[in-house]
Amino acid sequence: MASNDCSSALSSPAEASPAKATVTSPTTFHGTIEMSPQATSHIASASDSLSSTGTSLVNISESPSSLPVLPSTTFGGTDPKTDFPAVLTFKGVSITLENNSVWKQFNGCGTEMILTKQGRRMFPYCRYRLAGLDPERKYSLVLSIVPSDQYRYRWSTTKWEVNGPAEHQAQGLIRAFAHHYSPCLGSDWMGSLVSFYKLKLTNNPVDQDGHIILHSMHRYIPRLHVIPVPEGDVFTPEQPVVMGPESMTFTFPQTEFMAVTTYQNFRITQLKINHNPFAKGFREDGNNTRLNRVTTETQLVVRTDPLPSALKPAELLEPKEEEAVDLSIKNHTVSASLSNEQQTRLVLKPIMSNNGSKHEAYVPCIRGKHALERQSNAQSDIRDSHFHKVYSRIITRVPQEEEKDRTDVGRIHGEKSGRLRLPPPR
DNA sequence: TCTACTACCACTTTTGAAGCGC
DNA sequence: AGCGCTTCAAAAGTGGTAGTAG
Repeated sequence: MASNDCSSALSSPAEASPAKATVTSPTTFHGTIEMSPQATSHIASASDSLSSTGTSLVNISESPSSLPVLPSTTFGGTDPKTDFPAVLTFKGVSITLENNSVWKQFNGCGTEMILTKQGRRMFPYCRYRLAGLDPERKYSLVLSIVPSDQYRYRWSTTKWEVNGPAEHQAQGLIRAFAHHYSPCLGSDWMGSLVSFYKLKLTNNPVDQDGHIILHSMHRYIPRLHVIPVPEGDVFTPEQPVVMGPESMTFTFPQTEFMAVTTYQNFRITQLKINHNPFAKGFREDGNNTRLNRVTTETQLVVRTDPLPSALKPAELLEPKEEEAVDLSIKNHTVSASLSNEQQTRLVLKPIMSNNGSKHEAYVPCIRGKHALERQSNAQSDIRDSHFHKVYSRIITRVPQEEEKDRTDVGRIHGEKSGRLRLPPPR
């Protein structure tokens, strides 16, 4: 039985240290990147022999001593009001953790990520906005997930407790995940959000699908590597790209998580259910009998404990930021989102066409989870005059309320067409 | 007996192909 | 025949739960 008090669900050998973001100089990170013909890649030191068969995968090899010092956070016990930085800047490059509010909510209770044999996506996943890159230069973005400390943990009724030393990382390798657009121009990275939603976690030590291999009951933290790619370089297994001194590593302490095979903290389960659209079937508004037990427990919690905002169902939260809004955008339809409190509006923005020329088009601005990916898809469709007409028609029906929402321009290179539909005639 | 893990379940969302109408 | 649009089923995602292994 999980404790009702989120703050009680903490136990860390390093809990006295203040949470602090780190930006790591690449000089401590020695490695190379290799890309397979299927855009598969890995990073390896010259002394390591790697076999990477997964797709969009990067293996990173670092000696433990070369790992940058990670911030010591109070895992699972952080005050939800802790002011985790949403922006890190290094050498003029700024990285914004776009879904910082969600990460902070989860971090307040001790984020847990499920590991499965076939691989499980992270939720929340790492989503960044970049600024300060050289627009004309190519960069690769790589996400690695490294041990946060050297302990193995166990869940003890209400909190995590140290349960011995960490298991040895196989072969000293830390797999990482290259963003599926890598490499790409700095202007492209800066013109859109960078989401690592495709990344999957597994506990299968012989995984061949390119997922990140982790140990359950261990703490990990994602790190974003921004790696400039020298002009003319082509990623091939024969021509690896060296992580040079210009590479940068960014670590957001609020993204730390515990790898588990089954959720241990009931509050994390509730947060996942409330925020993850795929888990809608477990929300309280349904008639799902499987929810009865959980629902009952939830109500008890609400009655007996003044919950921090992190623990309230999403629909009860004030939509301060986009992540707090629970959308019901069905089947990619613009009409659905229009009818749902006008959560879509269109903004005239310059976009890039296939041949590199720029023109203006109406860009859908959708609020809420997964909206940015949808916008990215929609962006590619704007190249099609048909969709331009679609947006033109819709915009005449939507009052453009003034709101703080940003309009995010998705990247269009290699993006598959999305499926935005006209609203049915009324 | 307890803990960690796996397989399967029901459910939702996403995706892409087929079908229809012009 | 080709294009634009809609529909629908399969694929892929989610957490819950029962069973198993150590």
